[in-house]
Parts: sequence; structure tokens; C-alpha cells
Amino acid sequence: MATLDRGPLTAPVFQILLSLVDDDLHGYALIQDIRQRTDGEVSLTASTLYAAVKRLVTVGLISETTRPRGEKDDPRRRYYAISPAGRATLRAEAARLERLTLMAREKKLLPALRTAAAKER
Amino acid sequence: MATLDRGPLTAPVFQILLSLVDDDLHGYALIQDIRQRTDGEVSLTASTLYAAVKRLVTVGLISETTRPRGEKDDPRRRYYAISPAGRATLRAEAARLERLTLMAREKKLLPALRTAAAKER
DNA sequence: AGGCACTATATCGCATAACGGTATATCGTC
DNA sequence: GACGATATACCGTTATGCGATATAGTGCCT
Repeated sequence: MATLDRGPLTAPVFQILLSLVDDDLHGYALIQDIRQRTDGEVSLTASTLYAAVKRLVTVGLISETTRPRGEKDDPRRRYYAISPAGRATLRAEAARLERLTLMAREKKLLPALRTAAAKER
Repeated sequence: MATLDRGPLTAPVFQILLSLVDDDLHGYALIQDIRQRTDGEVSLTASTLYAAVKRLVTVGLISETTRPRGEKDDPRRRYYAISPAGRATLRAEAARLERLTLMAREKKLLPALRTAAAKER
């Protein structure tokens, strides 16, 4: 079943949640927003997106919401909003990604950061 | 076939490559090293590890290597080394993770960094 | 009015990969 | 030799991404 293992989020799921942080969007808009934000690096197909959205609703990380005011009403559109659980999951994942980045930096795979702390010594 | 899509590396694969950056290790040692480095967050089962190692060899990101000198010779052990392609892939993945972390930070999902640049203004 | 590209959602089936379980064999220690 | 830890391998299940396809509304142009 759709458990959506607590654990690493897949790229599509991470991007969907990220896109919903600021606005409620419908499926098709999600595809476009993600493609734009990632410079085409993450370009979801319809099947990937709608399946992922369905799973996210099932596990409660997002929910279908009422149509935002002032939107042209294309009756086919279904809007989604991120839930508190979704925000928490996304924050946890962001922290995990940051830890991974740090691990890579420790192995000299990324250039060192010029942190304020480093500047101060 | 084992394509190992250029694209996001899975958590097991990322950790395996990371463990091989500094040392050549055998399968079982990889499991232990990864569990240690990640504080138990990534704890690979034998089936996951050996399958992933096999795929990585197939696509040329790692290669089986000769037994390091001075190691007790348990004849079952098979040692692996990361390849130049493996290093490049790992570096690219680390950069991708850093970009994702940045995206999350832009959405205020992570505390802002005190960068040297920020200090200088 | 008709055509056509774009918008929008949904479903089927295939491929990849993680993982639990299990099997097998070797090592070190008692 | 018994036993636990070490070490690799294979099988079946499950989750997910994605190509392909279906269906239909929208907006624009002629």
C-alpha cells in the first residue's frame, strides 16, 4: 500500500511539497512550477505527478482544498494545500539533505563554505 | 538492465560511494561504516548492499580491487574501490543535494546560514 | 462553426530498486 | 567440535517513476 515510508523523500515528492509551501496549486501547475524552479532538472510526467499527489493525500501530507478566489475556473482543476504534517516532513527532509551535504563536504567533495564562524577566527 | 539512471542517487548508493572515497572496503565493512557514519540512520541489509554493489560494478562507478596489504585474509571478502566516474557522480550528487538544501532554505524551511558574505555587508 | 494546440486529470503496465527472509560458508574463540 | 560473528548470494514482495494512452475542457484563430 501507499505507506510513503518515513525516510528519504523521492525527488518528485520533495518538489511537490516544496511547491506547495507558499501557494495552493493544482496538479498541472505543480508540474510547471517544479520544472521552472529546477531549471528543467525535475520535469515530472503526468503519471508521476498524479500518482504522487494521490499518495500524498492518502498519507495526509497534503489535502485537496477549495479553489482559491479570483482564479479562472477551469472546472477540471483540483487544488492542493500542504498540511502541518507535510511541512514537518519537508523540514525534516531538508535537514537530512543538509546533513548529507555536510558529509560530502567533510570528504572534500564540495568546496568549503566561507562561514561567518570561519571569518571570525 | 542496470542503468542506474543518471539522476538522484538512492540513499544506499550515495552512502556506499561516500564510504569508498577514502578507503577500499569489502561489503560487510561497508554496512558497518555506513551505519556508524550515519548514526544508524542508514542501516543497510545484506541484500540491499550486495545488490547495490553489484549494480555499481556493472555501471563502472566502483570496481573490485586487490586485497589491501596487511589485511587478515578472510578469503570470502571482496574489496571495492571507487572509480573516477564514481567520484564524478558522487560530486555531482553532492552538488545536487546542496542545491536542494538551498531551495529549502529559500522557502524558510531551514535556519539561515551566517555566511562570511552576510557578515561583510 | 470548425479545427487545433494547450490545459488537466486519470489509468495501465513495465522497469528499477529497497528490503525482509533465507541459505550457505568461513572465521575466531572457547 | 560447537557457536557466534563475519561474509556473500538469491528470492519474493512492495513502492515508485514513467511511457503510453484515454478523455475532456479551454482558448484562439480563421
